[in-house]
Amino acid sequence: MDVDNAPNRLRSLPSWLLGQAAIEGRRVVGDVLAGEGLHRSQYALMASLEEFGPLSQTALSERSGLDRSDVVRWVDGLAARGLVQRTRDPRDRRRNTISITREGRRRLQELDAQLDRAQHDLLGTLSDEERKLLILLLGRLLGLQRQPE
Amino acid sequence: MDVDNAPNRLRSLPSWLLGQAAIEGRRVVGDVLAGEGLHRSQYALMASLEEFGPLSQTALSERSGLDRSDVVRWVDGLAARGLVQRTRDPRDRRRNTISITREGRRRLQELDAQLDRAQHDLLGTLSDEERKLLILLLGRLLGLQRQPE
DNA sequence: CATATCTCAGTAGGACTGAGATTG
DNA sequence: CCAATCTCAGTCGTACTGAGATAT
Repeated sequence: MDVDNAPNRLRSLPSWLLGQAAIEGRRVVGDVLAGEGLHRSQYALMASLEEFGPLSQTALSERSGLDRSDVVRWVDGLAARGLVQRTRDPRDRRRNTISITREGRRRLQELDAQLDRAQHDLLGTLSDEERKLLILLLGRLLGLQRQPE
Repeated sequence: MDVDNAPNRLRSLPSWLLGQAAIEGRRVVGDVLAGEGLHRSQYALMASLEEFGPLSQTALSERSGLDRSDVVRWVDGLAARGLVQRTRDPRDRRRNTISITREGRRRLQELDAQLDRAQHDLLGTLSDEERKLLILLLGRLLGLQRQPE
């Protein structure tokens, strides 16, 4: 869509601006990951596992923001490709323990670099200071306690 | 989702912050409009018609950012409730001319007031200056030429 | 005949729900 | 028996595609 064509009632709504910007963001990230045969949800899963260590699928759902049911599906794909490992928790055999593999960590690092470039593209015309400011304001809007490092 | 639980890899991605903020925005706006029996898309349509005057459905699609096919459906509902009018263009009978009715304008004004409050809620903890700044930065990110009035 | 517009049915991807199976 | 966990099938709202009908 050409945002310039939109009526002022929309263009002056913060929620609309956020929505349009989010569409762009989703697109650039989706493109990068699709190029690696992965999905945004799978990046979220791998990132959660790398940061918090092995997790049950329920915990993984809470950390990644994905639905419990989607965790099942996306983990299937990651496990099939050896990026994560799914094992029964011996202490509570209802649970799976999902952990990221060495290969998963490696891929994650590659993705980080690519995503970094994508974010840079997304923020396009903004100066470094403006980027920091935008991130700060969005964090405040979301009520994030601490700034992401 | 509780954004505080998310891994730093996500929390530091501008695209992720935008996505989460957009979800919030969509929710507050959707709630207001649902209370009036309307849909976000229908607000976009009415706003386009009020600002640009009567439009063909194709033009309405371009202005509102909706797919041509969705314009058909949402206009159906608006027309049935007397908020817009659909007439054949006598000069090119392939075209419909959609125009907003007096009643439509009235409802739009009511909605504006409610949406304004919703936006205020959305931006919650931000000061007036910060709100302006956020809007400015998002506009820049989207490459909007002029600031929305 | 080629093109433009509207309409409708259907598809695709994502978010979510409900219920069954297994274990505690 | 109740609760937690995982899994699967299916639903829901949204965005989009393809093709037919009508008109230029």
